[in-house]
Amino acid sequence: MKEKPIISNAVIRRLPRYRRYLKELKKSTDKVSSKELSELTGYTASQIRQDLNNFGDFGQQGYGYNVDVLFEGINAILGLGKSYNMVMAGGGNLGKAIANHNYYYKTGFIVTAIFDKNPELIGKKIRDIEIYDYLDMKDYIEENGIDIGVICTTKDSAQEVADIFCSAGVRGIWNFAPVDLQIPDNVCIENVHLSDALYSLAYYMNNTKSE
Amino acid sequence: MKEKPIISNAVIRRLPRYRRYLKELKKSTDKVSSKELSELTGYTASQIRQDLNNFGDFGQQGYGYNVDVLFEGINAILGLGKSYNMVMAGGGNLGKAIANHNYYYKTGFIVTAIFDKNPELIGKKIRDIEIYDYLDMKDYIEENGIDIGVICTTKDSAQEVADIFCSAGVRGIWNFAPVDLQIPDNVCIENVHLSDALYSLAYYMNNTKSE
DNA sequence: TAGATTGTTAATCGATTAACAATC
DNA sequence: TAGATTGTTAATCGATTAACAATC
Repeated sequence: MKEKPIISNAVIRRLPRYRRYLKELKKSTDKVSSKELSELTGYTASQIRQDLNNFGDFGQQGYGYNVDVLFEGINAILGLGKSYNMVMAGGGNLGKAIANHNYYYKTGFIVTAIFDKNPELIGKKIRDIEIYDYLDMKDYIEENGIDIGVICTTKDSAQEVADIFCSAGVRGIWNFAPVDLQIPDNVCIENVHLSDALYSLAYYMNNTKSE
Repeated sequence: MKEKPIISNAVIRRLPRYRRYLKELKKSTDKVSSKELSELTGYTASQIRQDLNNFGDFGQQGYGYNVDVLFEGINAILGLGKSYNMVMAGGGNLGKAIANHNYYYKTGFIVTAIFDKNPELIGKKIRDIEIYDYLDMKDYIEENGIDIGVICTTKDSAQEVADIFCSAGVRGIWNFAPVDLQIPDNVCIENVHLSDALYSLAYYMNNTKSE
């Protein structure tokens, strides 16, 4: 196997942000310089050039970057060409919102089924997505080649759900429960710890320089 | 004014995580060492001691840290003693979920009102929180001393909402819209860019070492 | 006292920024 | 060609880790 250079996490986190600005830029222009991107994103021009250079030959000296090429390039790096099948564990409020929140459907992330333990929810639908019995989740994942599992349960059920996800073969987990989960090395995880974010916000509200 | 040492953002982001583990530990033990915390959190013991030392005298040599003292200490640092009044702009799916998601109510973050432009939503309730006309938002914030504004609108309305929030005097913004917002220096912002997180996850799913 | 574990300094590592040669 | 802007190396900065003296 070819040795790919290891790209730091910090770089990867910036890519979706570049992507957002490029998507806007596409509407009005063909080219963009690192300096212009710097003014938009707030990153230094130097950092932007460093970041993009990790992936090869996007720019052209004396010209800048072609917006379309760069946008599509970042899509390809992130893996946004293909589509991803997702299932969700937990059809309560949070699950409902995430399943309804159609923003990322456009980029190919599709929730195909929701699973819950609550008999009152089983059989109902969120959008056109059916809520099934939690006991059938593992089989469903195996039979339908699910790529990503979304955890919208309470923190007490989250590890159990993660275990089922992993043993059934998902490759990624999007976790909204406020716990850190134990998962095997070959499964990727992205945590959205909402209350952690709120607590950091509180800190900064109480510790701003202006006084 | 006394010069407080500037604590790096990386440290602040780890505090809520320490807090979560300490909350669990409180149930079973009085004391914890940096080594034990390291095993739980995955941070190195050295880093934990460095982090905690930013804030003074939590530990005791030869003993470790008192779990209660440390837990309360971190609460105090984050500013979790007091309560925070919040309003939400956007009573759609995402807003509904966040308003329903009661996890952070316990720590004093209380949504007191929701505002929307949609006449079909105005007058309805989410939980016991009423949805009001968006036009009344500014007055409400000013009259009720609101601390935090939550943005659950589409990306196209988000900047407008942020402007109203800031001019009405909120001190913090919790933004769920997929845009970066312009805000004055004295207002703090915490962005939850859900799709950005999903795109990073996709990257790692396509670029894991195991192949 | 001996053992344990912090507080804190010093060393290392990694990420960001600056600078400039390459080149379109 | 002259001007612009990247690609890329070197310098700087900051964060993490290691080490150990202080001390409970």
